[in-house]
Amino acid sequence: MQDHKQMTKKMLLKDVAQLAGVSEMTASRALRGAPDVSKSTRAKIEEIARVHGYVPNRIAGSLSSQSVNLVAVVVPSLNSFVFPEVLSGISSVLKQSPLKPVVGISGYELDEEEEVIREMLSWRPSGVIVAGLEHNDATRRMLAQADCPVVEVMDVDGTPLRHCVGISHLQAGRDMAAQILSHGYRRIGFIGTKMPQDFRARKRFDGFIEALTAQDLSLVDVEHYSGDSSIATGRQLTAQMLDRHPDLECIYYSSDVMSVGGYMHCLAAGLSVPQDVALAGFNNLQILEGLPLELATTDACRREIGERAAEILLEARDSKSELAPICETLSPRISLGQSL
Amino acid sequence: MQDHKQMTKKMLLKDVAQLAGVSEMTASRALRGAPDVSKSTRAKIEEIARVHGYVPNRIAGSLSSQSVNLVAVVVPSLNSFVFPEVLSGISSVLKQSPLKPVVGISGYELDEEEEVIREMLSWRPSGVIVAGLEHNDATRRMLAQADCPVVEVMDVDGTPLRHCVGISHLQAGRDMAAQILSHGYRRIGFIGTKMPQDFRARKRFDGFIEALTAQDLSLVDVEHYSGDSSIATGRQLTAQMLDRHPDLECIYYSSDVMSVGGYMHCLAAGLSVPQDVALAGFNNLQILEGLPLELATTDACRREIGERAAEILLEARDSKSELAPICETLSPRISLGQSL
DNA sequence: AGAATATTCGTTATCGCTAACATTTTGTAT
DNA sequence: ATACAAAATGTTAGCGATAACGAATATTCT
Repeated sequence: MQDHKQMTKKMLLKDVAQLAGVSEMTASRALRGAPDVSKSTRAKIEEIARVHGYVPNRIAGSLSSQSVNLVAVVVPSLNSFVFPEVLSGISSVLKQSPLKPVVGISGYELDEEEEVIREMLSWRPSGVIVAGLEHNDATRRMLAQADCPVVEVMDVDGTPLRHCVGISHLQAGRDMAAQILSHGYRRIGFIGTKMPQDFRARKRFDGFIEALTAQDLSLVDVEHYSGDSSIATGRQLTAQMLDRHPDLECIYYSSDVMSVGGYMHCLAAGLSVPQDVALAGFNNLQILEGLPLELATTDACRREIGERAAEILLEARDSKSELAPICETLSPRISLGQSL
Repeated sequence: MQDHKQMTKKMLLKDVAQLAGVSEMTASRALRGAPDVSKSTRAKIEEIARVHGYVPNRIAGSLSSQSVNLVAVVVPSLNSFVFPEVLSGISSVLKQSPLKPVVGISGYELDEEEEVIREMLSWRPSGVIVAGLEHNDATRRMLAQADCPVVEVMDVDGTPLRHCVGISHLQAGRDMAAQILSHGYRRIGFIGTKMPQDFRARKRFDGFIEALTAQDLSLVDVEHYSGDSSIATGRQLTAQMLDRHPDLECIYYSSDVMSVGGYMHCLAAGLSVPQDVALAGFNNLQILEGLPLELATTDACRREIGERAAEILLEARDSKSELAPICETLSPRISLGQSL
């Protein structure tokens, strides 16, 4: 019985080479798929490595070659339903290269973000994709000094370090306000996350307000919650707000998860949407599909943002000289559904 | 003006040491928080590192110290709403240690899993947490040979490599069947993922069938879908199934996402739950909260599983000798809600 | 004060692999 | 065959940090 398990304690390249009767260098080349190795010796080396379960030590390899095929992706959260799709876009594009995404979670905290980015940069990734344009000074300095391309994603309202792909949340807020106003709603409420946490939600809020103000309108009621968005929270806050203002005509939420919660309240309370109250959310999350009623939302181009960010990294990789700054503003699409 | 951006191209430990007028070793110790460094020199070194934005090269550090403070976490998907919570449990426990989780996605494919695990092992992590007990031979061999603790999570129906934390999905299926039967339902349908993809869903299905068979019952209808679970899919398949069998009394879904879809169909079609049709899902996902009706489900202990898995890694880390095999079976709790 | 102990800092030797260059072998044209 | 280019393999020298031990300085005690 050939149990390579206990006997072969730690296979090193040197061991593979020895078993194959070649030098470490040749073994290294063969296993990396590098050229200049004859068909036969390559086959022999690969076979030996396979049989003995050799797993190359990329730490040593990367230190030596001064290159790491990893891309650091830093997002605020994985619970929010929004970033997995960005990630998915990134992965799909990186798949055509040797690069692999590695995810870090900043928890919507700039200092946590700093720590996460420092940690990731200490692994000398080939690129960084980070959500948002807002960072603390230390983070900004680190990213500026990092000798790898950095792409800030999701948002374009601000000053990118160099590359950036996203949408204007300010404009998204304005646009939804325009839609809501054009439908004749005047008594409008807003329900969103605690602002300091989520800069993009804040910008949508600001844009929204701005558009209302331009029409000499102001919000009838505003509610800010802290913690993750959830259907339950959306339902509860909607109930409270409608309780305070039974004559509210429309509510704009900072997230679809919340607007679904609002819709659930309406279902439970026997309110009809949009007759009794109109609803609009943001993100065009998958949970909107399949509801009895299509809720108004703005598609945040999440997947596309991920794809473009990854493509920029690949471009930077290919181009021998440093890539000129790229800032791409995607156009979010509003779906009116039947809730407005 | 002190722009450390372009001038200070690449700070190395050696540079920090030089600027501080100490040896590399002292600088290394200071920055790592190791003992044997005086208060004053430590402060000086830290200051210099901070000002110049020095980011240690962990590749070199890890190669030298032969230790990597990373834990590989391999899950099938991040879209399914289920793994982010496992991750969250892992993170919360690891936070009390220097270990950091790194996530890899296997996409419910064993060969993809092999590739992801090989990649992660090549970075010599301090531990591995992998979802499921089913792996291909190569993966099993790799994990067995890896010189770090490995914890298989989510599932306990099978043969763990060494450590494992999870629930019995077979039993979960049986238990839900028992509940459904005890409520008097006899004409029962099942809607679940394509089985080869998701072993745990398959086990629940098997357990469910087994319990029905024991009562001389069989499913009236079964529907298997491929691709991700979604509310839309749940709604659509439910509509189809109820169309085929208008007299169906109860549907068991392999996921809450799907059962919510089923409920949405009922809402849209004016069917009352559970009078017209009873519904039960699995996982106790957050999206269940806030619905007009509480749907029956089984809590899969996701967070707790993550926590325990991380704790086992920490135990293994602390214990000087190799940790004895641990297999923990958690007890999922059924919530009946009002849908049965 | 002088010796003994504790504290702080430095030197040397890797860690496992790969770039760059040197060398050998093979193939090919004359 | 001889010579020369091409292909295949080997040798040397790090990559940037840290472990382990040794040297130097500071502190304490009798």
